Amino acid sequence: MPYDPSAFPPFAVTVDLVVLTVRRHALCALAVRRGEQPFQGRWALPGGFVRPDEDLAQAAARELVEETGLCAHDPSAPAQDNGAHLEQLATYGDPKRDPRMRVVSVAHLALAPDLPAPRAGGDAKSARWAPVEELLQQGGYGRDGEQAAPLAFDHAQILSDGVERARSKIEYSSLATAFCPTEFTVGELRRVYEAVWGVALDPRNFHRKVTGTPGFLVPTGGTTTRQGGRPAQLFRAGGATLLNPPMLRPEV
Amino acid sequence: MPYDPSAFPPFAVTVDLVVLTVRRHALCALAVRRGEQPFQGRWALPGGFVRPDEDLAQAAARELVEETGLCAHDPSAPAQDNGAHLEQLATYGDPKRDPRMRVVSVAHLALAPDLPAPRAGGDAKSARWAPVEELLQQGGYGRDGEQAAPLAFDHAQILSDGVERARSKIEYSSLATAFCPTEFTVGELRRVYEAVWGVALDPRNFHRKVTGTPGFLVPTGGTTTRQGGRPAQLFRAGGATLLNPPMLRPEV
DNA sequence: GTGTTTATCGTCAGGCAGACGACTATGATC
DNA sequence: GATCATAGTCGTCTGCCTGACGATAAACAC
Repeated sequence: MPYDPSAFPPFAVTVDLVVLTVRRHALCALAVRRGEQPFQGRWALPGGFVRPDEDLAQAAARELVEETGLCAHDPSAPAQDNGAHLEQLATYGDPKRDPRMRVVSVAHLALAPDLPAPRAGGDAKSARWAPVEELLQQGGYGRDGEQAAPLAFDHAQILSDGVERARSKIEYSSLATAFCPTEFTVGELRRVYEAVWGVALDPRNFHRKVTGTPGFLVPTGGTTTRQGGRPAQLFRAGGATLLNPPMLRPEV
Repeated sequence: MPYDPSAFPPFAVTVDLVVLTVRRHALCALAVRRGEQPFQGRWALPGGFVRPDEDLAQAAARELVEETGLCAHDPSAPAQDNGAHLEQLATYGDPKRDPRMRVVSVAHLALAPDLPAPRAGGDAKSARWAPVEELLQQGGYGRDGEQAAPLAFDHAQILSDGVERARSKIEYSSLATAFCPTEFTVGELRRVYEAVWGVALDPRNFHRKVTGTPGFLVPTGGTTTRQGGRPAQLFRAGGATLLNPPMLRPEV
């Protein structure tokens, strides 16, 4: 405990973002291509330095706006506009995680509805949504036949932890609605669960569960037919944040 | 993303520890008295700087040994000796959380069985186990009639987050056994749940639940009567880490 | 109209939790 | 030694929730 404030070892502190969304029935994460060494040309998670006057959450929110244009809303604030959900994930500080210097990275998890094409400082080709399965597999080839090199730094580990957090958190919270637009149908919400968990769910039991949980969904009165088939009721996310009893993820 | 590695803003990085145990039917945390400014004389969570060659988990384990003599075991390693459970909790980085300089603190959560008196560099009076309820209440007086000043820095927030993590984690994991000695009875385990949650549980239903969950408890064959009453079977923690279905925390 | 797709309502059986009765095995007290 | 207090352990019963799955409804494509 007794320490000399003038002799502390200096660290660089960054925030890295795991931004997840659901596109084409697949859980996708935002990846940016690195322009410099080390790991030049490799895909990485978006992130950057925390500024001297910034809180960690502020830094993460700023990076999120810079990368996606999404306005993060605080989890403690009431449900809002089309802002993404943003929460702290974990902190990574292995001495060798960045070969240049000692960097401690506070990773954050953001959940967003399906978005238009990502932007990365105007350079569209240096940022993309990629299925997490593709980003996490070692070797092999991605959808475009592009070599799927592992993510830079320890970002595969960070992404993996973020995905696991999202998978478990939609079990006992209403967070799955963060992947949906403001108004959505029960079927769209079910497809979110199916994409995040990678399983098929019974539409009838799912419907019973989500409509029977008080505060989870609020009907807006409208209907839509954008999925084909019988028109579905439109809902908005209710005020409830915790699901009790939770949504059960199928075994095995 | 484009940044100048030679121009990053320097931060101090520390680890702070929320060390929890159950004593006399109460959830207690380890607190140390601060010897210097700021917050001189106030109680705080144990912690210290991360060294240049240390991982975050290593730094937390080192601090834990220094403060309690406990040997932390990695959650990924198999169940071991009398080591405490140690996991990362969250990171706190408000620019003003330390008035001297910019400090980012990676808080860790440790769960330990009831221990002999704490030691703090040989000075027994500067470290103690205090009920979390006492440490978290603003104003008022502690057990010894001592003024219960709020914890230093943002440590009340950190402690509160750690307690909440522990409360929720014993629901769906076998982590409550980390509060018990190597061999323990069902009643002792129940009293851990009762102390951490602050509720009373039905001994019969609790017994049915924990003995009926495969892999949670392994009978050792011995019995004990240290609690008075009919001798109780002794158990050891089983290999299972996740409880499915979870232990349900009573409502309201 | 027929077929296809998706949404929604119902039914039924099994599992689990809460409430609680009953019995057992120790030590403490008279 | 009988009685009491204290804990531990085994059962029973009821209600709720889930998984499996049948049936109906409302749109579109042909």
